[in-house]
Amino acid sequence: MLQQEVCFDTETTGLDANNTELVGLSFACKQGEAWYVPCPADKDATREILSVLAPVFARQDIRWVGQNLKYDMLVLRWYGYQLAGEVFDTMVAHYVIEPEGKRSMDLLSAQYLGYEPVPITELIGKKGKGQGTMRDVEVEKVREYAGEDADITLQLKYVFLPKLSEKEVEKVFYEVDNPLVKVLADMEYEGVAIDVGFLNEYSKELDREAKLAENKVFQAAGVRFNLASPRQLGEVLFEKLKLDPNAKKTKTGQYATGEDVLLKLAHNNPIVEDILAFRELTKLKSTYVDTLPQLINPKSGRVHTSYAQAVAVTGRLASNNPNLQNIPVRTDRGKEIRKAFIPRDSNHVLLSADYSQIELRIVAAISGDPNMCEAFRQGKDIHTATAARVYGVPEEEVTKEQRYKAKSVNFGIIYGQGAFGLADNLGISRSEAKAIIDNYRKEFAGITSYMDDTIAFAREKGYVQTLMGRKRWLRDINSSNFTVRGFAERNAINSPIQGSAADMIKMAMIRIHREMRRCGMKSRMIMQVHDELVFDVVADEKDAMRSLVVDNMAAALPLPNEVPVLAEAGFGLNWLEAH
DNA sequence: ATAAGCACGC
DNA sequence: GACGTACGTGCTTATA
Repeated sequence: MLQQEVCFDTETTGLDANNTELVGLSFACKQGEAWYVPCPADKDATREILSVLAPVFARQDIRWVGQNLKYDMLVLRWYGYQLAGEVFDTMVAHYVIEPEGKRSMDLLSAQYLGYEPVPITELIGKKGKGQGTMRDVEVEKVREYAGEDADITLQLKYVFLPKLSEKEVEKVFYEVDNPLVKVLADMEYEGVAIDVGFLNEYSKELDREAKLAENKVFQAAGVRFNLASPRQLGEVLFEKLKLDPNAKKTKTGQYATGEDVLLKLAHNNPIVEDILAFRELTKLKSTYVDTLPQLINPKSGRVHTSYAQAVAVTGRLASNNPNLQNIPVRTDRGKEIRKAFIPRDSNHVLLSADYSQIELRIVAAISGDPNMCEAFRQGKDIHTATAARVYGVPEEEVTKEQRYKAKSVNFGIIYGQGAFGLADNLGISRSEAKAIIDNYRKEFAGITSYMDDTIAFAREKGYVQTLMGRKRWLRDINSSNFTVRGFAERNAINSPIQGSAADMIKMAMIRIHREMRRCGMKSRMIMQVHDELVFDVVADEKDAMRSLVVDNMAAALPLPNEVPVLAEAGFGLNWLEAH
């Protein structure tokens, strides 16, 4: 069947795809030519127009080209339409070609086509109070603008095609990021239900506790001031109370008052505890508890995050409005917030499935270190196995302390941490930290040589890459500046690890999405948190979904050296229970 | 509006 | 002796 290719763009009244109105659609099928379909403010009239286009949207043999198609797909979705065919997203193509670059349409056009399009601000004004919407612009002008966008996007595709090939990033584009676009659009459309009543109650509790903590700080300090201001706090702690004659300052000259600084000064001073409690309580309240309810979409009653697919240079997704990838989990007070993430109705439960130690498994697999690979093959607790080797004791005799330190070293490896950082992190001497690291490098010589080899590779080729061939170019890797080069070297080590993990879960998402459709599941994938997937599961699909998810996560991207990949899953009536 | 400092996640 | 752990988002304060 001959594939027809159509470039497609929507004009809307806003930027939030889940809460915007169509102003028009533009289409381009060959370069230099475009069509514009205006849509009236009347929703029913717009639906009439879309119903005429419906047979086109439903065609399996059309490939839709667009810049950030997820946005346009979401807009259509809220009007009841889905694109059945494949997609080619130019923004995502540019992301794999140049992960660090900016990629607004106007910039891409100027850079790759040598053409500067009319900026949108020319039509709707500069952003701020006075900015209008596309709805207010004469249709002739919108037609011109929209048609140009569709045409430019189609032309960009033909500039990017040879670049995907030259840069050897076709595999990651066609097998990972491009097919992920539709999966993310579906996830964002579904959203997640929030227990507002619970959050409102919790907000009051946090407020009471924050005020208590604040007053205790004022009592101890002998002054009232704005405790939320790090600058004022620093002056009180270090000038009025003189808690540390050697207080560290930030680069702008004000006192540093971060958590680690406060914990190190005056170990026994109760004011520190109250300051940190105040910080935790107000952070939870303002960032999560009071904000999430405001982001509930009135049409669905759920929150719809937006996954940024072309932002994180390593290949990870990012999440915003709201960010669902930094919901607290560490402290008891923080965990409470996860209770507010609930199934859509009483016939659903949440399923959470996460990869076990995925980044360390990837380190083992791509370094081929025999000891670490073997530990994973034997299903050992990796931090205990590490401690046993580093401290030269049998695994049964590893103490909690030793395991804790080994765990810290394992994480340090992933980030390229040195002896100073480890010492600082663990509160041990630099010499002890150095001894631990020296032992580690000896016992896991494969990892040591992987790090050396990766940096050497980067120096020679100018880039590093993931298991799926996602690349990160490191222009500073040969810098003569110690600091600048050091950053590039840590990126060289971390990017293939973090990026390969991102490749793996993205491939899992694509497989799971496909299998769920094939089986006609009514359950839905709703969240991704780097190594975790969350699903809204219909009660009678629980067993099928658990195995579908866990099996496809484990099999998505087999690792070298027979390092096994494990995913674990749990159900719950809220996210905390399921996790 | 923008930067700084801080804190949340993986 | 430098420098000192990767990738993100978003809050409040403080200044322009």
